[in-house]
Amino acid sequence: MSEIKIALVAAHAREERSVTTGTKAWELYADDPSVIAARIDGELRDLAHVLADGDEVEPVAIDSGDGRAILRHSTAHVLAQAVQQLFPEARLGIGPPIENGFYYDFDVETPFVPEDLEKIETRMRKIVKEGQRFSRRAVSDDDARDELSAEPYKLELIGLKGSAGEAAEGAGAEVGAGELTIYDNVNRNGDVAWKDLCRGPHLPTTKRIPAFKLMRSAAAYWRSDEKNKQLQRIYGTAWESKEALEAHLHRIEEAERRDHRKLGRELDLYSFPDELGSGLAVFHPKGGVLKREMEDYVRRRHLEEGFQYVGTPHISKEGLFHTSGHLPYYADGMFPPMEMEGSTYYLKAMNCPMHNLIFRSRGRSYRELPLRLFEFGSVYRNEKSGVVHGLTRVRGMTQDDSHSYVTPEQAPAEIKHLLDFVLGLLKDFGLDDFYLELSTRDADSSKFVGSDDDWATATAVLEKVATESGLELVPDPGGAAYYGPKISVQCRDAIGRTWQMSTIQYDFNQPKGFELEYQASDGTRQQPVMIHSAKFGSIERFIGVLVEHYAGAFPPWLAPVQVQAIPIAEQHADYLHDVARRMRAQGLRVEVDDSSDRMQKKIRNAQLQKVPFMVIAGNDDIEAGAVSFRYRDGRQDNGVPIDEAIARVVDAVAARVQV
RNA sequence: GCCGCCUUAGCUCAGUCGGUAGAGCGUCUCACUCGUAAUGAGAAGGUCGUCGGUUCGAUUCCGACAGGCGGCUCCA
Repeated sequence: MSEIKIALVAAHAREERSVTTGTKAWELYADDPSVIAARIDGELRDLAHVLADGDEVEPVAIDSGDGRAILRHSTAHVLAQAVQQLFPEARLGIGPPIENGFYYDFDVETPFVPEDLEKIETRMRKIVKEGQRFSRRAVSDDDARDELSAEPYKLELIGLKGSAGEAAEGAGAEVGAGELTIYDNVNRNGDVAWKDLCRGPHLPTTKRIPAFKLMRSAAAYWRSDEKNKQLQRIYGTAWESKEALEAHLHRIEEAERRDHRKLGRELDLYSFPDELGSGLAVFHPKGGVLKREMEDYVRRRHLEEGFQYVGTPHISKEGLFHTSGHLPYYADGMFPPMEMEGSTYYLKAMNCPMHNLIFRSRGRSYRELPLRLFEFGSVYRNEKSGVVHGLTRVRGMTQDDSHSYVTPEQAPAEIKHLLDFVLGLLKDFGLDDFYLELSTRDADSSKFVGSDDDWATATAVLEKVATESGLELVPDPGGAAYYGPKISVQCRDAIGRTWQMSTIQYDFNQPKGFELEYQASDGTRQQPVMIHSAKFGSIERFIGVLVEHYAGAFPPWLAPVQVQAIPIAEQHADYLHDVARRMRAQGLRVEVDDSSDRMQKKIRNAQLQKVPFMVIAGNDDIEAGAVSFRYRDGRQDNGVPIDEAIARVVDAVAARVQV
């Protein structure tokens, strides 16, 4: 029996070893049950993979990123097998691993209901118990077609082989660029229980699935295209241990506690009255404080950054949106038109056309550029009923919208200026979990206007500035506005969904449509470039993300109530009313709880309202001319002289620190 | 917009196999005046999302609509 040489590679070590020809990867790791696959010469392989001379072999542990993906993908196969056992008519779509879990799509006559998921999960546990082996074999395209003749979606994927870029998200898990492979699930008695077209790799056996749970079912379009049939998707999660699964479920519960829709009700910030209609919010006094603090902040900052505050109406005759070019592209996204006095009016879905009218209201000189206009623009968008979501996806919103009119030469500096502005703002609000996205046009020219050269220039300018920021930059081909490319800031909410916040867009098209001009130094008339930018994006959405970011426990400068004063007993209330008056004189938001509750109850209430400072006074404090602090984390600081107490809160507000 | 699920008091939720409903918290009243996360007692509060159908009778069954939740698609 001949020998081959391989290298065992681990995190900090490398070991050469001779093994017998025909040795399989699992034999190297037989003593380590956490190893479920191997990375061989950079490729993920099954443990049943036969080693070749010169192979570099690295173990893949089940609790690593790759390991979890393999576990989840294998669990998806178990799911599909269970579904086809219980619903023999179900046709298979795709079943990839995703962040924190997996899904599998099925074409079934009747959508799954929650009771179905329970049955499926029970059947899956049976399959796991059976310890079926995942067995890989290569097949020719024709053989694959033959074997999978009953699976029309798999046949479609085989047809797509090699054009993986065209395939739907996740389809890469089924069909790679190379040879086709089928994984058989083999029972202990040797029977093939089930099989699926798949590039693998997989766990050695179904028994190696330590913990999983089906989460929900939902419809999803085949290959992510609205024009295709909807399949029924089942989502699940799988983990390396029961503890890890529990921890994951616990994280989901924690996230639900931060949900801005729930906190908005509990903290009395805002609501969504049915009477108004879907996606239309009202801000209550406490939410109003938050909104006003943000508006005050961003208005002041815009003025500091050279913007001029303007104002425009909520509706316009339709001609304006033809001039801007919006109507042909976005009529569906706007509220239906209104007729009056022979004219057709639209609620505005964007502010730029109106700012263009301000620019055009008189002749402009190059000396005025960059000309920067800014306002809080209320816009209305006909968001589809299924997408409206709390404050983060609404039908009526306020943008802190600005337009910088610049010469083409000034554009790069202005974009950098805007990006710096935006990043400073995010920092002041304490947001740090975000990345940049560069939205460009794609091959579908019907969605975009303008010349290739203009697009190339605009995209290059944005990309350069975005790259220089050093932040994570994610490409978004096809995501541009019809008039130009954009940089956007994407923030994550409590449950991991990302939302577009700040945007910076380079627009060479609208100046053309509006025939915007300035007189250059040489006396000629030139067309400016306009740069759209929203710093918060939508005030509503920003508030939603902010509420989740802080879980409602805002830093003092944003807290609707900064100080809750609590008398030990009724006779101490007057003293605190006096302290409160002095605090209000310093611009602080203070409330005195002089209700008939006991002080313990008042503390509990203030705690639940997440008020940053509780100021408590009883006989001891009054005698000392002091108050006692209690903070949100339960810390106390007793006998603080009144002046010092006030200064302490004032300082925390001014410094915008979290406490 | 599509698929599934959901809608009972201000909030969170029980309940009625078809005979018009309950709890806790909150609110109001009274008593208690208290030193760091819930004092006690009492009271008020609901045409059971809306409209239509079946039925002697509908909160309960069926349908439509509205609103919500989770996905998908979309997001200037």
